[in-house]
Amino acid sequence: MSLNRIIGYQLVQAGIVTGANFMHGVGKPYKLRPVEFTILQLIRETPHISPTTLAKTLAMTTPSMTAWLDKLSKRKLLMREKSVSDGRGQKLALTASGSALVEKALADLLESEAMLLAHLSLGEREMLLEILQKITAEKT
Amino acid sequence: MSLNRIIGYQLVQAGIVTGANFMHGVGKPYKLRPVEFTILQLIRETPHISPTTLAKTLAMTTPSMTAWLDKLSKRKLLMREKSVSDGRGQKLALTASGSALVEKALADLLESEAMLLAHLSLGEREMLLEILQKITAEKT
DNA sequence: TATTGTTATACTCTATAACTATA
DNA sequence: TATAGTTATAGAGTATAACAATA
Repeated sequence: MSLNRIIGYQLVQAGIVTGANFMHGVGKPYKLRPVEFTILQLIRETPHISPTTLAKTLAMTTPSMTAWLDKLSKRKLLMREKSVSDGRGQKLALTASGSALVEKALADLLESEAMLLAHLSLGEREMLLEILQKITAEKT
Repeated sequence: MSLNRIIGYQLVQAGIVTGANFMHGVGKPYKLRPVEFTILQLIRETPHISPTTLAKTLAMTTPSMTAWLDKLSKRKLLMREKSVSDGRGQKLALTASGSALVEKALADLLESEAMLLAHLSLGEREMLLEILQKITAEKT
């Protein structure tokens, strides 16, 4: 029996390809680590999301998330706003430049992934996303 | 447009699930990091594979691979043999205990992944592996 | 000259523990 | 007591550069 039957291994191998594609098309041009791009995009999709929720979504600890938010905040890409309803919490928001940057970055990434995966049929790409989301739904 | 359409993001999210499954079923019981398990299994599948080939397969540098091989070697799970045909190179081999360990670990992992993905149909699992391998084939 | 592998080194990323503030 | 977030700290994993040995 072989690694080829291990989903986790195949996910990593495919991730090497998409990761390299990300670095070339978005990471280097925009000076964004994958996690930084993801944080910005998640805030864009869910305004007022909290650091704790972000940390859970990306399977990291809150101190790690604090460090990433510090970096992005220093670059004026996002802002921390105090929650009114709960004085302990924060609501994250993109700055205008953060919003503009992530919007362009996402468009570039969609385009470069489309190029990268052009040899897959439309059905295959849809099927892939669907199955991956089913697996992700197992997240505890 | 959303992260849900980004294959790289969905791969990471699914990887969080399979990674947690690996840690629970194999990583902790056998005290193996994912990369360590993968190295052992790749040697098992390709006896006499070289450190350089392993490093390329796993998208890491040779100094990093040296460190992992040192660790596994100290645990007597593998051996470095000098290549006869090329005095610069090495041929990696599993020890008896390394071979036994990775064989059991792989069986456990296959079983725990089968449980984890029981909600996917057989066709979905086959389709997933097939598409991921097509993406991996893009590796440069 | 190019390649294989190692050593030395520093940097990035991470987690744990201890803390503050609020609920 | 529990939760949100930060700070301090140490450890894991990484890459780059310099090296030795062989091709």
